[in-house]
Order: sequence, then C-alpha cells, then structure tokens
Amino acid sequence: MQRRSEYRPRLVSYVLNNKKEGRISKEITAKIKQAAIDLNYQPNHIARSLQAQKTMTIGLIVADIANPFSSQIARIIEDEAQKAGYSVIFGSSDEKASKTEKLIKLFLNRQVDGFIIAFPENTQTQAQYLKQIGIPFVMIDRYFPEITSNCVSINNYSAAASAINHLLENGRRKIGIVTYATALHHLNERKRGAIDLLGDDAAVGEIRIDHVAEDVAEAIAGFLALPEPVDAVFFSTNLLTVAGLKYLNSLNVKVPDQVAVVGFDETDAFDLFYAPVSYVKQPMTDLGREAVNLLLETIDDSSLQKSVTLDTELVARQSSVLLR
Amino acid sequence: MQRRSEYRPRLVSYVLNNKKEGRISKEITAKIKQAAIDLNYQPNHIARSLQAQKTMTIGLIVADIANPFSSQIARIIEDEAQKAGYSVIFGSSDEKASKTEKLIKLFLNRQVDGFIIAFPENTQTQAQYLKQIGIPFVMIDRYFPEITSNCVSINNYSAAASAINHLLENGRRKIGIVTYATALHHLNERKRGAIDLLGDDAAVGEIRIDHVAEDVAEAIAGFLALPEPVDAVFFSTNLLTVAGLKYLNSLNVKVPDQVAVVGFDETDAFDLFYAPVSYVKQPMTDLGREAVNLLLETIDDSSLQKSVTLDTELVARQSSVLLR
DNA sequence: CTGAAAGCGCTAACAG
DNA sequence: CTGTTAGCGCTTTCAG
Repeated sequence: MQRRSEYRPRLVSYVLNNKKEGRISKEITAKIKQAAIDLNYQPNHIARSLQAQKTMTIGLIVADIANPFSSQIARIIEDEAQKAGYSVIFGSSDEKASKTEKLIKLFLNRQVDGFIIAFPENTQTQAQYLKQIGIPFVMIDRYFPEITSNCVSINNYSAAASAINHLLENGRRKIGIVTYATALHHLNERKRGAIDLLGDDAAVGEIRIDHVAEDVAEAIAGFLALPEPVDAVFFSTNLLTVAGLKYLNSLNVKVPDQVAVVGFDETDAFDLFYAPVSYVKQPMTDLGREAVNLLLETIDDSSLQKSVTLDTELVARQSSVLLR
Repeated sequence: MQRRSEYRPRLVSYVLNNKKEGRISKEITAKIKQAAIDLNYQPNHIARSLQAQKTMTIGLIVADIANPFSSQIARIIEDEAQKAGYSVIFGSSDEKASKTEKLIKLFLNRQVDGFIIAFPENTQTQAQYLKQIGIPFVMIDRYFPEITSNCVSINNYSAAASAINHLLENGRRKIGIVTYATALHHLNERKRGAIDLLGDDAAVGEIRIDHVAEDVAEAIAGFLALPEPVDAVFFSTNLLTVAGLKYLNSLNVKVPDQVAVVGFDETDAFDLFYAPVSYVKQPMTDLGREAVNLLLETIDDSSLQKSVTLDTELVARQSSVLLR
C-alpha cells in the first residue's frame, strides 16, 4: 500500500501505461517494475480519476436490485463492464422519480462516466437533464417514446402478441390480461400487443404497483366471475405472474385445465409450479451486453444515438398446452 | 455543472459542511448559497475523496449478485449504507478465490473505505491480507473460524438442528441431507447441526458446486434406493432446495406424502410448489443492517473486533407436516 | 532519455 | 470573519 520510491513522478505513469512516447531504457524499465513489485505499489485510482476526469465507473439504476430481473441484468452488466475495465456502482429507484433523481445527482457528483438506467414513471425530466448536460447514458428495459436517446429494450408489443397468439392457437377463447396501471411505455406496449389481438374479448386487470397481491386477486376474481369466464390469463411481468399463480392456487383453480397461464420473464418458481409455467423469455444476456456496449460507444462518441430492440422467445410449457 | 464563482476557495467547504469554526456572516452565507444554486454547483466527490482520503464507498463482494440471497442482501446494504452517506460498489466472486482476490485489489485501488465480503472457499489469505493492511471489513454469511475478525452470520448449527428436529417431531425417521462438498465453514456447520441429531441414520449427499443438478439427482436417487429409503430431505441452501424439488417432481415423488422437505432461505418458488415448502428463514434485513453498522463502527474505530450471530426461524408449512 | 513542475477540485491550515 | 496557500496522488508538459 505504500508508495515512496526513488522514481516517483513518471514511474507510475510508465509502469501502468506502457507509453511509447518518452521511452525508457530497458534496464531502468525492469528496475522500475521490480521496485513497483517490491513496494507492492498500488495505484490510487481516485487520484488518477481526478486528473483524467474519468472514473471508469458506470452508474446503474434499477427498480430494485433485489428483484431477480434487476439482479440478473446487474450481473451481466458487471461482467461486461469489467471486461472493459469499468466498475459498477448501483442504486435502486423503487420505481420512484424522487429516488431516481437523488441517485442521478449522487452518481453525477461521484463523476461516473455514464449511466445505465431503468427509468421509472414520470422521469422524463431526468432523462432530458442527462441529455442536456451531455453525459452518456442508456435506457434499459424502459424508455420514453418521446425522448430519442440510447436505448436497449425488447419488442414488447410483439412479445405480448406472441403470448396471446400462443394461447389462441391452443384453443383459448377468453383471455384475461394482468398488467400494471402505469404510464410506463414498455408495459403499455405489452398491453397493446395483447389487446390488439383480442379486441372486445379482452378482460383487462390493471394492478396498482403498491397493492399487487390485493389487486391481482381482485382482477382474477373478476375474470372468473365474468358471464363468460376467462380460460387463460396473460401476465405482463414476473411479479404479477407469481402473485397471480399464488392466487389461483389459493382458489384451487387448476392450471391449465381451467385456466391457462403465460407469464413474463423467467424465475425458478415457474419450473416448480405443478404445471411448469409458459413464459415470454427476455434475452437477458443480450440486454445487458448491448447496454454496456452501447454505453461504451457513447462514452467514446457522445453524439451517438442508437436504439437496440431485441426479440423475445415464447417458452411454451404445460401451463398453456392445448386442451384435450 | 460548472463551478467558477467569485468565492472559490472556502465557499465549497462552507456550503457543504456548515462548519462552526470559521463562521461566516449571515448575509454572505446567503449570498454564497444563492450563488451555489445559481451556478448549479455540484461538488466533485472525487476531488473531495482524494484530499479527505475517504471515498464514502463500500466494496461489496458476493458470490453472485444474480442469486436472490446475494441480491436481497445487497439491497439491504444499499439502503443502510445510503443512510450513512455511503455508496456501494459491487462484484461477484463466483465462489472463486482468484476473482475475489482481483476484486479486492480493484476495490482497494479504488480506495473503498471498507468491505463487506462473502468469502468463498480458500480465501483465508485474502482475509488475512485485509486484516494485515488494516482496512475495515466485515465477513457476511461466510466466515473462517480460525480468523478472528468482524463477522455477521447466522447460527448455522442450530438452524440446521431446528430443521431436523422439526422433521423428527413430525414423525420422519430416515432423513437425507443435501449439502455442498465444500470447505465453507458455515455450510459444514449446517451439516454438523443436522448430522449430530441423526447419527448413523443420516444419509448425506455432498454436491459439487459446478454440477448441482446432476449431483442432486444422484444423491436423491441414492436416498430413495436405500434399504430404508428416506422419508424426508433437508437441503442446506436455496439453490440445492430448488434443484431437489425439481428432481423430486420429475420422479413424481409426492411431497410430503412420500418425502418431506425442508429448505434453506426463502424464494417465491417455495410458495408456488404444490406443497408450500418449509424452510429455514434467515433474518436478511438484520444480516445486512448489522453488516453495514459493524463496518461503519470499524471505520470509526479500526481496532474493533466483533462477531454478530443471528438466529433463524423455521417456517413450517405443508411440505413437512405430520403424516396422518 | 530523465528530472521538475503544474494542475485536476477539494479542504485544512495559516495569515491577515 | 475572510483571503491565500499547500497538498491529496496522479499524468502531462516542458526543460534539460
């Protein structure tokens, strides 16, 4: 941890950067390297950051790092960033605009080189602010159609449509859709993708994010009490899917016999359900990788403006198979 | 983002620190604060860190941030750290000593004020090194009995014992134990807590961490092929529990009729299983909170040496109820 | 090729 | 009360 050496000034720069310019004789090079090892020299990244105006740090803002979707993405981002020498500092927004704003300020003060953010509702201002001050950032998962900026997301509309089509092809007639009551565009695209295929036949339950269990129960109870009860439910989110399955269990409704189910995102819970749950699988690895790469490109060329849209895969299993 | 003001030098220090010493007249105070707002002054945390020799950053090293146990802990740590003005930089060790070493070096270079680490196997050297250089750190979840240092963990021995006792009380006679083949002390304590109650009656399966599905299947198959087949299985980890349940499902073994199950740690999957799974519940919030608090205390007083051991709770549900 | 010096933005110390 | 200065550890620049 100590430094102090007879060669202070350019030693560090040399040892670390192998600079061509200002070449140093081979013997002194060796001597310096040896000295660095002997003294267990450890560069002070902070000092370097201050002078370079670059911290090699990415600020990651997710909804909640404890949510599997967020943490899986975080893991990929960690790995991908690390390959390029970047570290990741993270924060959870809890879907709150105010927390998002605080985290952005904080990370900005900490001089992160760029952001990867899953923006909550009503944070257009924050996105605009980042654009305005010209700091590199990429929106992941969520995005604002009215703000053109770097963005990595899935094709939400067709992802939902594929789930509904699958249910229709498997003989389901009356399909319930469970989604959040939200202004989040990506979720509304999922809703639209589903409804466009169903028209008036669609039953829609809109769940308040802070009353998930309660509202999901109410929505499904409503679906089942319809004159023509639903024979399938599509959930637009993993949390909603889990909540929905719990409620169906508590009602002793048989999946898929009475109600078929298609969920969104992957979780172990889907495998363990007595009828393994069909779901829309997001390309997590690609999402994370593309986000980091796009950010790094933007750090290099701040004028960049690119949108990456990835396709999903429908994993069909027992929870939605054809009725016999 | 720009600074530049007529009051450069002590403005910043004052505005930010509200220092008592070197008091400033009220009017100039107001003027300075106004100027800070007008210029949208944002302190440069990096510069401050360099001079203060303090980054207000905690390095968190977990096994894998994508694992729910890690990410739940990370979330608590984030919140708790934030209350004290700290940010969290994280890395996943993948249970590899080499990755752990790299991350420690990296975070050290980045001048973190302290570490919270879930040490993998064979990283005693790393822990010793941290002790030796005198940087504050606390071990979480995992620890080395031979290294006295700050540590927050659960009482693994009695946690496992409580699970076994519960199974015995519910009429189970032959209990299988599924755990990792590992040098990790906390897992071996769980094993010991279980075996001490069972003696020769225990059937033990030791799973290689990189062959979980395969080895779990083999272990359980073995349990069931015993002259006296097991009527219960205790899993020492959430990943093992999930793998075990999947395999039992594939065998069409009925839980709890044929085999009772107690798992470790919580996950949504346990709720959705047709027989909600009993499990040893770790006090996640307390674990995270204590870890941060202990670290902060150690940052204040580096001579501190404290071990916090927390108790677990057995959540008994249908997967292990009394046979009728 | 190698020393010396400046400066990144901040805070602490020391004079006015 | 307020202005000036030095220095955190690094890299870049400018002289030798």
